Amino acid sequence: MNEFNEYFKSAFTVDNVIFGFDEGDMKVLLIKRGEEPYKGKWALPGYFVNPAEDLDAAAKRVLGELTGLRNVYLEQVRTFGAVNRHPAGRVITVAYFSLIKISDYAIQASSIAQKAKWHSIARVKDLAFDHKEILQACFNRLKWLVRARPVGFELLPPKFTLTELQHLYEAILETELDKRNFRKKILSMNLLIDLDETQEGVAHRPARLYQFDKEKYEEFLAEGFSFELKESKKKENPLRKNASPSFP
Amino acid sequence: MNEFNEYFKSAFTVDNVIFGFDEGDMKVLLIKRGEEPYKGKWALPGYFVNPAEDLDAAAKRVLGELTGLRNVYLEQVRTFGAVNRHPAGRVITVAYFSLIKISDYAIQASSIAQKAKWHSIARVKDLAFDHKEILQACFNRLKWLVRARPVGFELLPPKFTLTELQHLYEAILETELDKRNFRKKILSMNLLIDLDETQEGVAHRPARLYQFDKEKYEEFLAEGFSFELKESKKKENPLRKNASPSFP
DNA sequence: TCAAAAGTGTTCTTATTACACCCATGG
DNA sequence: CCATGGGTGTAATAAGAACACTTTTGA
Repeated sequence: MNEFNEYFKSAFTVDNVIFGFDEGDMKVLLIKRGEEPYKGKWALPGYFVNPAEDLDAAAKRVLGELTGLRNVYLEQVRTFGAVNRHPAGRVITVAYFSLIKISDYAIQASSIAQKAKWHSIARVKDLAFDHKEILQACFNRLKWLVRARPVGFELLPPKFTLTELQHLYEAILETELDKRNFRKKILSMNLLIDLDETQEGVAHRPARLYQFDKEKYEEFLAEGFSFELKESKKKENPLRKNASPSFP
Repeated sequence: MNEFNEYFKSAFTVDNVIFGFDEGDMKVLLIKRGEEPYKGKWALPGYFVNPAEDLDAAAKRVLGELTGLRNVYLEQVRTFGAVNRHPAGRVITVAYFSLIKISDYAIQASSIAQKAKWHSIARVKDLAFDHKEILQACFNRLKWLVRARPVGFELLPPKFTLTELQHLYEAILETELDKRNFRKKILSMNLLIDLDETQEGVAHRPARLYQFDKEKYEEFLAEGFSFELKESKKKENPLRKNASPSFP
């Protein structure tokens, strides 16, 4: 089959966009590159796929090697293949994304990663390669996902308050939601278990704590599901950019 | 940069899933391969990406070369990269899809395509490589798309009846819809222009003809949009497989 | 005059929106 | 006693679902 030889001179990588939520805003996990090209620059954790390795497996392995994150569920988003996106030759990259609870995982930089650190999405400046564009595409995907699946499950700690959950939705959708309508909707889904516990040590009325009902959540995933909630008109949010996240 | 040399030994292809609608069911454009591997087998129109060619451009070029289709809008769906999916070596493929009016285009097989022909999706058996899986993934994407965008525009001839439009939706969603509710919904969108013409030569009351209002359609795309309509309970459809198309 | 598909409205139910005040706690 | 965020209900509106008969044509 050597009539194809000229085509077998390219490479592909995987890049992972890992989202977390903390201190009221969305974070993304970045590494500081310790290897050329773009040595010293912040980048998405990604690397070459081995010759005999499936894409999904490669994404998992690379993520683990660079950041110490293991057992993370990764979903393919899109492939980026501009001709000159990599200085070493023709390299296309398959982007993966995931949502995790920041507190559940210890970040441990290694391999070509000098550092690995959570960054506020809003404050991410330029990144190595075309990683800024990849990050943006994955964030759009997340906006779509939050309307199609109860995403808090993946992002919040085991116990959380309804206000925390609402803040998460607001951070992802870049909008503000009406408190009462949000609670009515989310509680009517019966995905939350009221723990009959409350916050302690807060300088205001302590909030009830909830956890996700994993079984009901699985049911939902199985039968399809849609989360829709219009932003409230009461408080207009200057951060808001797009009324409806388009996919992809 | 020759520390990466071992990685630059793979190739990538693009595969196109072109959907059309005719005689009441969904079709996909396939080629009969005139080249090994899988010579003589039906396959999606796809081929290797050139070393200095963007992915999107490659998809367009390859589609044109194999089937004669030019000026088709293609959208990336997903990348397939199982290790042994191609016998010639490590080859991952980026899948693209499109919707076209069958009557608007002349199919002209050439290059490695012995033939190019529309096939009813329901009757597609096995295909070369992992193309059956790719087709299925793209059809799922189409199911999602039809709820997010008024898709008839791309698939129907310039003049069509409301019943034809309804049949299109039913074919994509693999369900049946209530006639009155469908008409109410689709007309309330104000995307259709009533041409004040009727069918001729049909052995029943002739239907009114409509065309899409291209300007309003662009507005809709710009501001986001959602088409939802539950299947009617009156007539249960045995073909129906999944209540809610999941994406991707 | 029959077969075949076109065309048309109403009622019921459910989901969404808008909106304002009192409550519990720590400092 | 004050500042802070927690918690709650209702009325008005809009959207969706169910459902059956009459009309127009060609054969």
